[in-house]
Amino acid sequence: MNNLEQRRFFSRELLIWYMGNKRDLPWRRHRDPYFIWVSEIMLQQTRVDTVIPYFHRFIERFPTLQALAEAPEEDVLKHWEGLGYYSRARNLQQAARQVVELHGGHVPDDRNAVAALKGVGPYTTGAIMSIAFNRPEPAVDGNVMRVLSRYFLIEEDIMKGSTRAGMEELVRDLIPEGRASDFNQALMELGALVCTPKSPHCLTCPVMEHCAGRLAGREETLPVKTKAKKPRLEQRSVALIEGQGAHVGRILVRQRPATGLLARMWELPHITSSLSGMEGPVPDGPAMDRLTGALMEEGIPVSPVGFLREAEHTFSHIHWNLRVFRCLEGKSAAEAPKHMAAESRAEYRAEAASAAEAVSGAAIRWIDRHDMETLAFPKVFLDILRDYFDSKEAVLIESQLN
DNA sequence: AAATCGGGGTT
DNA sequence: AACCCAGATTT
Repeated sequence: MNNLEQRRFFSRELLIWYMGNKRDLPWRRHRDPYFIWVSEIMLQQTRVDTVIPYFHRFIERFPTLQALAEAPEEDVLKHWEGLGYYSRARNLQQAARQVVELHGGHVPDDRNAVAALKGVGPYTTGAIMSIAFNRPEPAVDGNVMRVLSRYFLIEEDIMKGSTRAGMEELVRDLIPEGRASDFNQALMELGALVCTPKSPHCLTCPVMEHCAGRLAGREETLPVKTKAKKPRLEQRSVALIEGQGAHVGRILVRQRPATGLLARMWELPHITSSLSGMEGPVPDGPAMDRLTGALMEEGIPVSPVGFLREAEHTFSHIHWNLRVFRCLEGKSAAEAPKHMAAESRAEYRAEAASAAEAVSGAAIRWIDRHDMETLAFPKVFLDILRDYFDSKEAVLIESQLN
């Protein structure tokens, strides 16, 4: 069997296998390029099972490209909450607005026009062009590189751009005439269901017979890929600030900057707490003092109560170890001058409390459980806030029973 | 080319 | 704990 025959066999058998084995996925039930596009953005670095519920909710809330373009950004972020890589959501909406402005609200059937959209790179360009418009463009993702590296015994490092470029040319050659949509999805489907990263299911593979990697006994060692670096550790002190006076029952949250990590997401205030030249966790006392000091500089006077809980959060490149400290809004009565009368101490507290709003401006809010439904939080803060409000509710119910 | 950007499932 | 997922953008 020569190389041409090996390629023809692959394309033919893979397509036949796909037509009999493809999964029934929400975005495969329509040919609306907008649905295909949304699904492809959500699926970047994200598994199918994770995406499905998000896809349903997103399409229900933003049924058309126009609806997405016109929506408040907060609303879009909220529907992305928990899915990660939030720039995807903001880029998707920007791109929807691009399409309204430049293409009359219709996803263009044009490679270069699609590639020019925010958040649409080489893979997604090919995916939209082939799946939505059946154009013979490669859509090379991690699945495809794994499948091709094994079947064709390609030993180049798939982390290199040149390797992906080579695979794109290979795919162009493999796409059967008029079948780009099914063929590209077939490649990814095989990678997801059969040609898996570990212990691939070669015995049920439709192209095992001529898989060069398998024939060489290399299916477990391909693809070749440089190892990812371990995420660096960061210790952080987090303030869970309970409102006083007008803010009773509420917690202070702040919005992150428009760029960088978790851009424009809401969070509990926190600071880096690792001290230079010190290994291991910082003791509660010093950590809490630094936290209240930092908050005071932001115009948010608080009085610390004590350690509440720990939380972990892992990003691609950072691992957060969070230590949450319970605080009360405003300077405590204990910190008010001792000689003050009771009324004066109350006034002192109220003054300190209002300072928080005056200085910090629009980037902070006092929220209750209900407000969590409109602001988008990273998973770790979502968990902390939910646990807190749950426990408060439990205490309240218990006290009512007694 | 390398770093930055989440979160979760599998092994 | 390591790996990796229907990657794109910035440096």
